[in-house]
Amino acid sequence: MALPKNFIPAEIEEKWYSYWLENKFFHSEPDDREPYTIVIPPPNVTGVLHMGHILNNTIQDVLIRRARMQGKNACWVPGTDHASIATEAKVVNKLKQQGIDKHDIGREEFLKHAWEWTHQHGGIILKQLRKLGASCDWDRTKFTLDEDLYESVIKVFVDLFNKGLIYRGIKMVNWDPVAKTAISDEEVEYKETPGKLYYVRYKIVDSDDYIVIATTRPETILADTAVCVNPNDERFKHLHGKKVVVPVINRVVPIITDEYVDIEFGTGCLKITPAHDPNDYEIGLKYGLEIIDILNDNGTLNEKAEFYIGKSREEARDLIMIDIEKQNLLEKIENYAHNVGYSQRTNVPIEPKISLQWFLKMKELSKPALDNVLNDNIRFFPQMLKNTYRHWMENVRDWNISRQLWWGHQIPAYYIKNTSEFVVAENIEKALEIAKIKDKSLTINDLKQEEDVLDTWFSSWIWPLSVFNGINEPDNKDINYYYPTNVLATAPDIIFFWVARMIISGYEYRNEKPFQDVYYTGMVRDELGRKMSKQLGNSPDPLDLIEKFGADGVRVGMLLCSPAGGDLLYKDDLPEQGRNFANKIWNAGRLIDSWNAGKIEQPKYCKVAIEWFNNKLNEVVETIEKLFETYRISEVLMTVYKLFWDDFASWYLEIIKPPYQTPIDNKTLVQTKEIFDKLLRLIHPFMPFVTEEIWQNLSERQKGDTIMLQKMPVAGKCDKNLLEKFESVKNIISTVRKHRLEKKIKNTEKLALNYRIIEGKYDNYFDEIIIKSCNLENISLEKEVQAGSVPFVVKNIEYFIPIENVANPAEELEKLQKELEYTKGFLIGVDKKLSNQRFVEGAPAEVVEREQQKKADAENKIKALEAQIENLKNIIP
RNA sequence: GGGCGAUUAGCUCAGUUGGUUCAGAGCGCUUGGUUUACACCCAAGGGGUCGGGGGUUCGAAUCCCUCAUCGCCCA
Repeated sequence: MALPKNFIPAEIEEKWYSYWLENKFFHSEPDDREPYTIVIPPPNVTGVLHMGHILNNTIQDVLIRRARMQGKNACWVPGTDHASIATEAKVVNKLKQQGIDKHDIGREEFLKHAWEWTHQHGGIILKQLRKLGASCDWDRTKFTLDEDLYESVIKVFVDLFNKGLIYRGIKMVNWDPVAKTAISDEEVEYKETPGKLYYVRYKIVDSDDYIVIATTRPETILADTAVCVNPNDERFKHLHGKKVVVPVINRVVPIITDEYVDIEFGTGCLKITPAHDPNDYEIGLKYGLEIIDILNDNGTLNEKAEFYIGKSREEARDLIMIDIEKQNLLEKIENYAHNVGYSQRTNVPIEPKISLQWFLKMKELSKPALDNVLNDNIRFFPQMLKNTYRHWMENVRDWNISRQLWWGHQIPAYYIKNTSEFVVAENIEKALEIAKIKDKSLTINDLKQEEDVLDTWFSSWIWPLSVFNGINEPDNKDINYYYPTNVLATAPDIIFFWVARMIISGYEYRNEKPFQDVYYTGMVRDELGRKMSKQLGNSPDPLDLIEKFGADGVRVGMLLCSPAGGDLLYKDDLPEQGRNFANKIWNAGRLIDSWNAGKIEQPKYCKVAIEWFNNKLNEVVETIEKLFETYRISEVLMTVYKLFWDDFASWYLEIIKPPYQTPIDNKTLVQTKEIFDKLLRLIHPFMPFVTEEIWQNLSERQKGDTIMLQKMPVAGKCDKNLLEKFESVKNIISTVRKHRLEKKIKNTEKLALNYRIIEGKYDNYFDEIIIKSCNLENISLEKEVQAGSVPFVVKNIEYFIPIENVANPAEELEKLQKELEYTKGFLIGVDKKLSNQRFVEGAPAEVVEREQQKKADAENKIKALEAQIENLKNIIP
């Protein structure tokens, strides 16, 4: 059948993906084989595929497909998380457009909307992954709010509470006034923001004097409960023990002293606002200061502020400055750029806020998680991230696990009516039982469940356990078989959010790591090195790319430039290169497909080429195996790429290609198909579609056959000596080609090649290959060199191409002399080393040996070059 | 401010415990090419004082110190 000249991915991708699905090739059940398991980093259920997902999931697919072809029972579990804040924000927004406030409809009704939204948008991303070729076990798809996973999360909460590791406490949290929830430190992004430093006068009580305080947030003046100076600051010693009047609100507060105050910064005089600044909060606790919270949950001022009630932080800031100026209390205003924390979710400045939250004690829990990474029980790739991990784990702080949201796992704490007490239990019935121990008269109606939900990470931190139902049924077949998983592939920016916490929960609930290895991918950036983001609009739509370059092309493009942990700068060139590679493979397939076997003997050049290539293949397979062990995936791909393109397509196929309109011998054809088959299998994990298509056409296949389940080639014996000799052969062929090009001799014009040897024997094993590749008449031993020959030297053999009319002896002489000069210089260097006694004594024996070999090689080459030069000189009149 | 890491060809990056002709790869670039698998191609070629300076060593891209620039994390 005639195949099209160019590979058209769109025509075959759908076909093969459906075929794989129909035949359940992706599905895994526990059996006797060795398991190889990956759990997907669950993307946001309502999200869409972006470039980071492409990279991350391509890597997982490469690993899982390879494992499958190695005969392992490969299981890649897909799924999504409920993305509490992000999803709730979207639903709130949607309702708002309909004029609905979530508080008006209540929790139950709101959740209905949220589920509707989830069903509408949910799982789109998983569908998109199929376009990429991801071989996930879709039958195992999980969602963090699935019933069993929900139950797991609640169980874990109750368990940790009962172990005394969860507590409720007042803390200063990062408050997102738009989402109206606390967010974690990790979700705060600090950005250099232009602002102003306001210098405000605070009058000293019983004095006409005043002190000046510099602040970036004058609206919080209304919540000031002290002013603080450094006790060592000479400027303010006379004020110790005095009181000042807070402007506008006219509250009288003490001047306190603490070394925390930086004498150099601002005026050296600090206003203390315990309710609205984390550091001030600490000072407030230390000195027992009053805590006045003047802000509502939405960031507007409340009645405690007394002024500007209902105004936003920003409005209040402007208004208070007007009043301060009116009262002549403004000293000056300076421009001041400072770091302001923004919510990653809603992109508004976060507000430090005193609030009652649920916390998980981390110190003790995290001990095994730290140890087992430090001792490489769990391996990180790249390794340097161990440092980052250690630093965080050693300074780990309690985890604020509550969020003031509805979309998520509602905290299973039940407050007892008319008391400040609560009980924690898996459901309200159990809670009642516990509550009844204290007070028998209680009924269900006396209990009210905590409104807050748990942080989304509190459900994904048990993901490797919960997807196999390992929390609810710790001894089930799946968890026992698949856990611990083999590798986690994720981005380094969630090393704390997620990776560390999964390791912690793994040891806590199974006393075992959740995964053997963690592969951290790089961050996908645009050509200018900027993060890809929706706001910048600098991210291409991955589905467009797949349409344009094919899934195989996109996969290759992403991987080629993605060393572990390193960022990758995305350009359209990359998938284009991938597409070109797919096309190259396609055309090699077409060429082989076009050959018809004739009844002829196998030429020697074919036999030798096959021998060479099989050795080469073995060498490369061994290299690949080593590279995979350390997740050098982009290097594996490049190695395979070169093996296919350079060695197979450019050398091997060109050598064995039968002359125009002549048949190929059957033996060579069969062996070539075997080689090609092996190459397709090596490439398959990277480019599943094109390899399946070609493999299916390579010979007769049965229904249900697939390259997906063929054996991955393993390294066999490799004759390094033969490979080395072949490199010389390539060198000879290239040199002849170069001379053809230089002398403008057509490729169709036959040449001769002569040689002389100084010492040793001439090895004619590869002569037929050289003759065919260079279009020679013959290669022969020549005692006398004809005038006008073009000379060159490979190893210690002198070669001559007799080209009488075009050769310029003077020019060739110059070239040889240059080469001689270089080789002599090189020899001097080697000699110097060898005559240095400290080197000979100090260096390892093999290093010295190598130097001696270099010396011998150089000496031989010099002899050959000198002989040629001598010869040329005789020729030149 | 504290910590971690980086700086190698025009671009993106390899370079594994210091030792091969070790200064590499891919892409790009230059030159030539209608060799019937492929122009999404073929052949050949140029290109780097390994960020600067100092040191250790027989020997340094590789180890140490220092300076500069950049990135990330934390405060």
